[in-house]
Amino acid sequence: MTLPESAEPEAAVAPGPAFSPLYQQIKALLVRSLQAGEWKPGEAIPSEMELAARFKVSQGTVRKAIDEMATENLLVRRQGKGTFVATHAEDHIQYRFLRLMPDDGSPSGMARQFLDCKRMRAPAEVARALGLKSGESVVWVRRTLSRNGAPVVLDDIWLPAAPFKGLTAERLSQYAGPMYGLFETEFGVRMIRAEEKIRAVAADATSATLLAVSSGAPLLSVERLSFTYGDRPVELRRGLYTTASHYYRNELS
Amino acid sequence: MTLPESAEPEAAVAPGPAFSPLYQQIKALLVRSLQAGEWKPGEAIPSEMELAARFKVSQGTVRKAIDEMATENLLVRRQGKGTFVATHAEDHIQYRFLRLMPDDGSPSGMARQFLDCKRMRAPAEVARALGLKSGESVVWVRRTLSRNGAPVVLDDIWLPAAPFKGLTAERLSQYAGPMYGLFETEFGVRMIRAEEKIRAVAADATSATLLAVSSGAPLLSVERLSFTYGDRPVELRRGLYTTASHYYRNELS
DNA sequence: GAGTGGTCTAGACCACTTC
DNA sequence: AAGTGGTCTAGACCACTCC
Repeated sequence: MTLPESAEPEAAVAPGPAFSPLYQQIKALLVRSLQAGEWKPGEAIPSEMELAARFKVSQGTVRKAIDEMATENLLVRRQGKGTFVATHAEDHIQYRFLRLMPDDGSPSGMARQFLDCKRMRAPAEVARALGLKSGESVVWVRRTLSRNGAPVVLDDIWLPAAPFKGLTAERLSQYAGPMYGLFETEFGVRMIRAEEKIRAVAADATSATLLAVSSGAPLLSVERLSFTYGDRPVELRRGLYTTASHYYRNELS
Repeated sequence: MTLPESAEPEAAVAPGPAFSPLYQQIKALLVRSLQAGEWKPGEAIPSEMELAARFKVSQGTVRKAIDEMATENLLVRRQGKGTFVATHAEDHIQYRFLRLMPDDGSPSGMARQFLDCKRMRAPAEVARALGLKSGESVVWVRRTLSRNGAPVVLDDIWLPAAPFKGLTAERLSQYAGPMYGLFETEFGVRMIRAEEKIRAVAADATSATLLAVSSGAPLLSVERLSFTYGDRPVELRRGLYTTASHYYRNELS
């Protein structure tokens, strides 16, 4: 069965009938609604019964679509209350993407300090990663995160200038909360997932100064490419982490 | 509803009725069967219909239990064939837990070389991590992984001596395949999940020699604690990775 | 064709939240 | 009490694999 709404363009060359279950089609429609901003981050989406009626399928089918979106962290279910659009802007979800933990328990808050924020032409490497044409404008941000007064993270961040028009150091400093929260509420750009490439590098002169370590000290280099809906890359971030009293935590399964 | 078989010991102090859905109880029973070795890694478990009959529940309930175990990588579903116990010993699943990727595409095979394998008393730190009594025996293994003749990984591995009785350098060298495959087939110990703590460190003299880098060169330190069924830790591994031509890949969501 | 997992439905009831 | 998500059932049919 195929929903009437879904065009389902059949590739002329790739022959496979590419059977797509109903719930996958529902899921695609829901993602499009999220992308279009029909429901904003933090808001509730319609109930399963309503969606089932809208799409003319059973509740179970809607359920399976939502289930997958919940495990992908696009939606959050709350029993008795409803299903909500995931967000980076909630107090208890701070730093959803930051895996750096202090050696001594508490993953408490970190102090943000913005060092620079400039509009510039995208370096070739950045343009490639973000899928921009060579020479297009990007916004470059440099900032540090400190714990107990000591700098721990030095981030260089590149964002395509177009969707982030109006991003200034001032604006960044005023916003209390994670950057991804600001991106959501001020620019309507939601980070869905990210890929990281991690290396050990030696601190160069400027990094060493900014992180208060000696030149040549080993640092964790974390290169992160973040994606919005539709797997469009919208942020390249290169973090340098000091790992003397912190570690990057990962779970394998 | 509660399955008659499940004892469900009620904590005297913690009062909550702790409602447990049927499918969770089924899941717990299936995990116990895996733990007991009723079905070995790579083998098929009974069909959903058979299990439904055995547990006197509907197929859908068994399905949901299996679904969760599949997303936890305990089981693998193959449409038309059956549901199989996950394993580290399959050719195409090589290095399930190794996230190190070469800069130039192909994650091809690596050459293993075992440098040492000794029985010793557990250092305090190791004992603590593995939940052993101070002074209990462990097996210590040191090995390297090389790509294209160049060493890339130096691993120090500590295993509780009891379950790994008879593990020798000889035995390790002869086995073609990942260590976790050998652990499964030879010692019946299956690694289910792992936690890693990642840091950047400077190479000390011996590491530098073994990895053919200069002393003080930055290396990625990956401390991995691996768990079997029931969240029992059974391996502590400290890897040093050279990241000049490789990177540690991670996905965030 | 028989057996397996995968999808979809319709309906009942449960647990949680809010009013 | 009403509305939400969460569980469970029973049955039909589909897609894939193997014989």
